[in-house]
Amino acid sequence: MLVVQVALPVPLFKTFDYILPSDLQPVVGARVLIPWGNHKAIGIVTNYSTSSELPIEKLKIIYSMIDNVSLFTPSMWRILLWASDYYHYPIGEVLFKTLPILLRKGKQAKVTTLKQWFATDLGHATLIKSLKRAPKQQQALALLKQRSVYCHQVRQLKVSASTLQTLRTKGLIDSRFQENTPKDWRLTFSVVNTQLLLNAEQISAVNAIHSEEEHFVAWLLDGVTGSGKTEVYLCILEYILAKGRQALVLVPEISLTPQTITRFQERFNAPVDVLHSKMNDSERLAVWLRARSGESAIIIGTRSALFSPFQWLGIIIIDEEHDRSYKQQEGWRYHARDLAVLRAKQENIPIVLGSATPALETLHNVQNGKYRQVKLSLRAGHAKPAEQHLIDIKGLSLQVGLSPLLLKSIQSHLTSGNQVMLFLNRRGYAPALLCHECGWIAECHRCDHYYTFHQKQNQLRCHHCGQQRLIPYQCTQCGSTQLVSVGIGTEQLENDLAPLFPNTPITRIDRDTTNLKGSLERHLEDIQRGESRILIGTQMLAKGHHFPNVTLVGLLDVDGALFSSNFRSAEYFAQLYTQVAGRAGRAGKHGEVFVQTHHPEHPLLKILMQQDYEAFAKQELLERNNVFLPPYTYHIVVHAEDYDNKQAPQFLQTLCHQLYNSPIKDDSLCVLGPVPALHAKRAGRFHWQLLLQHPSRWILNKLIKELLPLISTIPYARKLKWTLDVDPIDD
DNA sequence: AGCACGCCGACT
DNA sequence: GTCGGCGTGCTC
Repeated sequence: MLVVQVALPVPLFKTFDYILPSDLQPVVGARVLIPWGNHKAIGIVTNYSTSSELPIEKLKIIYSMIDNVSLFTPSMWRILLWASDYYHYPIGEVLFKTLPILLRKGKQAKVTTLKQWFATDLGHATLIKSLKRAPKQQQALALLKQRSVYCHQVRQLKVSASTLQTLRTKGLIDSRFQENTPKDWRLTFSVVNTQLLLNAEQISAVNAIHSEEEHFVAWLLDGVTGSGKTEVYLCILEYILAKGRQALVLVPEISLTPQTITRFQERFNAPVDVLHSKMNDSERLAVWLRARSGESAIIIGTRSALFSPFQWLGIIIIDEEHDRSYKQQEGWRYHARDLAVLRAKQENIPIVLGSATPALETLHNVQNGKYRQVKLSLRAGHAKPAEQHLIDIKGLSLQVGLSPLLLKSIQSHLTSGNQVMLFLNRRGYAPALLCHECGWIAECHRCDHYYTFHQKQNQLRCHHCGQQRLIPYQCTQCGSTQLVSVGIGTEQLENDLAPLFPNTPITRIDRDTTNLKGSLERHLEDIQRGESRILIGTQMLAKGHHFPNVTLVGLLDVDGALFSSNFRSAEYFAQLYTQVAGRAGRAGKHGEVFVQTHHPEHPLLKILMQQDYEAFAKQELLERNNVFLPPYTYHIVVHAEDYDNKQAPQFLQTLCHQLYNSPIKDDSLCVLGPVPALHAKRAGRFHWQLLLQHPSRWILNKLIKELLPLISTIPYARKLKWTLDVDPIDD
């Protein structure tokens, strides 16, 4: 008799033993239907043996096996077991989170037979013209006479369901279930478009990666903005696909635009499947199955696409590898880039990390020989790097937050027919509203944070908890009606810039103007067509978009980024700055970048502007090394939140004591806290954290592992919400 | 996590 | 007298 261990999607660090009926075969990685408490549940088999630590009579019996083969490839299985341990996240939750929702719910991992519409004999015999009073039906019948159409394709062919129903009642068409027999793209694979001419750098990058495509190598493709990284990806993919192998391409959410996708689709006559946030459950399952069967040649997707199963995975590409959206920020806080490198290693295939501004972790891995670097330093089309200006705004009188020099330059760039891009990392009209008579400031009491003033909606909004309220008529402290706004946000910038540049269309891109579905795309199109001349935006505007006519970029206020408590903010600012500066003057036009600051002497600004990102990164890595910060040490943050501002710090304090009593603890362990978290009060809850730092990730992992079972013995551990963040990126 | 059990207060 | 609040314990 066999006992199988089953993992369930519950926050428990263990598996459960069940008896396997003798007529069933145990399959590790397959789903099973089991009795769980007083109802049925779906679990995943993680192991089996002939005995159990529990008395046999206590074990329940498996109802059925849902799968007869594992849902996980051997390499993914190893990675997920490892990841459960490394991120200290329950194995059941990890396994289930990598599966499409329909599979979590128990749907068969098979392509269902697809319903298909076809023309009947009568339909084929009927002349199209006989339907001329019903143009829609005419159109539909004409189409079906040529070929049968699957139901899921109907919508995109702009044929309505009612039209089809009418034709069916007339006996001209009918539907049937048809087995979907995929074509093998390998048999017809070829390169569709003629390869663009690569420059020497691109060629040597492609050749380097191509020459080692049979085994694991982690490549950093370090290419300045506009140096043609995508073209390099495409050429490498060509080699991989030509060998009949599949590819996984990960991109940040923001760059998964139709343009990106078509660029891949048009290049190869092989199926390119996309995984993005707007897809429904059955579409996701379909892509999952197509990847697994080998029907897809390329999967492009965001973070979670990493978990797609592949029949013959040949390469992984991670675009904009420094992008923070690769780190899951809740629940299982995995880093998709790190797991992807692991996956490539397990599969023994190359992985390409592309970026103009690599993460310091990645550069560190280049320095210590784990990754290999290929550089692209030439900008396409002979574009010259932009001219950079640092504007000291100390004591200057500003107009809408703009210095006279910047205003003048904007005018001159507009006059020469170009576009101008202004960054202000604060949305809304103004970051605060205060009483002119007594100094009272409107504050969100759930978060202890100032409300942002949104003029157009006549609202105060808390950007931390999302709370909204109408603008108060009077000061709640002294009753004065003299409420004035302080500071400048993107909304105000847009408002006040309009009269300064009459007849100049302005587009603002921030979370407030792109909330509606498709509005970001619409705005971007306006900009592309040149209908908008001044572009205002937050960081959203910085990422991944190509605007050839932008010749002036202005960063209106960078001081916030220079003086942040987060040790990574310098890195993030350097990345933003470099990306933004790279946007100016891409089409061979002369570009200018203006940075406004009160601290022009700041070393970070100097090194960035006088040298480049690479120089900055080298300097910053030295600095991190000197003060024992990542990537030279490893961090784990224990986060806790409560309602009374007492239990969370107390809980963390207890953990802290237990850590100090641990026999594994050594002098290299550094514990910081408990300290209030970044936004200490959020939506009425108090957030605290404990930071653990150690030069060995192995020892850090062991310490936490020892600590975890002890946590359940802390009496109030259940009352508060606590989480672990391994390798946090915003500590 | 979800669910049941169990023990106390406020209601028709 | 009951309905229902959520604190505690358990899931093979």
